[in-house]
Amino acid sequence: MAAGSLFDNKVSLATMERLPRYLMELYRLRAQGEKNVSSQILGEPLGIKDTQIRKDLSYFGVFGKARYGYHLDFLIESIENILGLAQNYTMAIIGLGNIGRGLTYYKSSELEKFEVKLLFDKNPELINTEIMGLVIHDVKELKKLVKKEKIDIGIIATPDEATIEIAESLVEAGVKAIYNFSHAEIGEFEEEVYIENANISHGLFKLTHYLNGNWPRKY
Amino acid sequence: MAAGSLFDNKVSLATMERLPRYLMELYRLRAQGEKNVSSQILGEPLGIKDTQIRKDLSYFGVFGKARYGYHLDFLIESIENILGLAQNYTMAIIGLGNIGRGLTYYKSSELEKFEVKLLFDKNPELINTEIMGLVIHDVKELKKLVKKEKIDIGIIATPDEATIEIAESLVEAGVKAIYNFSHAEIGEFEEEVYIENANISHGLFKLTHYLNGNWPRKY
DNA sequence: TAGATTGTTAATCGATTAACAATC
DNA sequence: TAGATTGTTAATCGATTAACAATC
Repeated sequence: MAAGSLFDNKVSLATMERLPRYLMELYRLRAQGEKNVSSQILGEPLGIKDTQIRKDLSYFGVFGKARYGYHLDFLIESIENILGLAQNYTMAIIGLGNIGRGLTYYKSSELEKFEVKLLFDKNPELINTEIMGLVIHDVKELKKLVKKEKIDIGIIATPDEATIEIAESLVEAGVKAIYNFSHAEIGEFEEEVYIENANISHGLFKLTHYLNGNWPRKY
Repeated sequence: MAAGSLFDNKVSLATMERLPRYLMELYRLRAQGEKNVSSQILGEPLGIKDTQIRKDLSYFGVFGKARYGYHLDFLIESIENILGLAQNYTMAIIGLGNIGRGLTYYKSSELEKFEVKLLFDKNPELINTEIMGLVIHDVKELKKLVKKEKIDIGIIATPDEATIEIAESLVEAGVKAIYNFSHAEIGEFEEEVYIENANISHGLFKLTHYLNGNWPRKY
């Protein structure tokens, strides 16, 4: 059975958010030459209990061996499969301000699977200029081009006012996953789309909240 | 009583993460000319139940009026106070790659309170060049300069290998809050520091996970 | 074998929500 | 007043963890 292909849907969002953290730590362990890992060793640097990890993995039918733990390569492959990292994805970035520009350049070893294929902006001064060999298209062309190129993931980095409209266009063009970096939250859609809202200032507000002594506990 | 200054520490991380979302929605309502808002109206676009909102606010002693709801200006001011947005903050950005560069330029109406004061990199080609009128310093100068300028928030956008070391230097220089955009997670410190790990690829992995049909439910 | 580590069950812990009296 | 909306209590729901038999 391919890991992750069959499982009941009692898997929580919390579990889902831990998987990438496991994966990153596993990459590190592999780079150190480890061949296997126990749930305790994996969890320690992440501040996650061993039982939690075993439970998370069991949801997906990913098991280790008593006395030995988990085979590192197998575990990495399993989590990559669960997260859908066995294949490549195409992305369109909308809004080539500072964040959009930063994201366009953004690359890393794990991100080779994500290819930025289309760029859009509505600023006439940017349209038809290039970033990394990619032409910035007029946002008016969005629906047509996104559909044509069968883009998987839309990344929104526009000003707040434009967010919802852009999201709607993306969905109409067949995009099923949106990563939203604007300050405007995108709500529910009738269509089956997954939206990840990633407002960078939210993180800053957590920091300032902490700095004001309002949070005596560590998270 | 200043909102947020006195409260027991049963406030959950979940509550804390909703506050910025409330705030953003409240700004929008204010821009529309609203003067008051009920918990139901506030929660609807966010997909949050009215009882949840009233409970969250009650932790901080922020109350509304029956039949009327919450006075918009008062509610905004209260949440701003809770989140520590009544004052300004200074930031240092370490790592002027694409993300670091994007963050340096990153501004918005709500972010006027955050002033980028210092930039650091270890690349000799970048050192002593300028971004937005700010000199990029050698990362070797970090401890000295950060201490001298009494920086509040450190933003890490370096390659993974450098992350922990940079974090330690920041803490030694007296920084109490770190926003970490690298792929390497920063764990616990002995000192009282709050660390927000904001690995951008984690969000991408959620999208790919969804795209693989592994997540039948909407979140 | 001995004992380290597993997967799972049951208990605990914590967060959300329904219910409702109070009140503007 | 009438009834919309509050703040809070109690019930529910869900996620984490402790306990432990199985096993490599």
